[in-house]
Amino acid sequence: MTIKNQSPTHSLISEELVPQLADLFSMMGDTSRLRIILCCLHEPISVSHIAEQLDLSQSLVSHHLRLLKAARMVRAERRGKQVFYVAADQHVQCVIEDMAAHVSEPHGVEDD
Amino acid sequence: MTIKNQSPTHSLISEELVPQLADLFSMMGDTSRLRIILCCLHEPISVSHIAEQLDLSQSLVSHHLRLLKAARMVRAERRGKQVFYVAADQHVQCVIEDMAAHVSEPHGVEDD
DNA sequence: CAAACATATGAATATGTATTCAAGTGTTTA
DNA sequence: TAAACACTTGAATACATATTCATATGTTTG
Repeated sequence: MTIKNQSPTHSLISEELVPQLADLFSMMGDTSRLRIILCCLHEPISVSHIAEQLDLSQSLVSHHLRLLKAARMVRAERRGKQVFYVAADQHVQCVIEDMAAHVSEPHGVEDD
Repeated sequence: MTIKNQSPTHSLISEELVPQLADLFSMMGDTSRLRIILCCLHEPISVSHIAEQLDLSQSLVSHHLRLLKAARMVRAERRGKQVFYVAADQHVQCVIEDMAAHVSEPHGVEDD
């Protein structure tokens, strides 16, 4: 999804969506949570595996996953004792990649 | 930018980018700031115009714009007494639209 | 059923941050 | 230059929230 047409005053994003969008963005606004999301992007991964891979406490990972699940950004699936989490859909990945593109955008010479 | 290929363990997003990305996402994670960004998306707009349009105090808008400018999400341009702000590049718009697509994604029947 | 394992949860704390208010800087104009 | 206008900035406050620790829930296996 790249650039679209534009409406008169500002955007095609309806005002009612703003709180939902903000909630989702703030989910990704924490480094621990963003890393957790990245872990879940491509394939289901267990809580303990995430914790180990990111060197975070299991408790912390679980707390974050609860938020991410409530925000419908990840989906949980139980397999025996373990619970595997995976990203809910591909849009999250698109969002992250677009933002990465923004980061690597050449920034002109500004005077801060 | 849509979906890309995927690397073995998790993503093609390098670990060093995570803090930068998280900072940008948390910029968009506040409703006031997200609304301000939307105001600046398509054309330069003055601080007072934003404040009026969103019914926020000029001071608050200015505080937020300072953060957004520091994060290189908007660019400032002085025109006489007024200062006009505009989104730095198109990626921000893409990010928002991708996220809006996520919101409107049909969510299966889950048991929270 | 008891023990071991994996995850979830609640309370407590510490840190961050959105907002307001008052005052400051910069720009035009009378 | 003084006054009016547009914006910025700093301090203060109130509120949110990331993390930890201890404990609880759920699941398999002996």
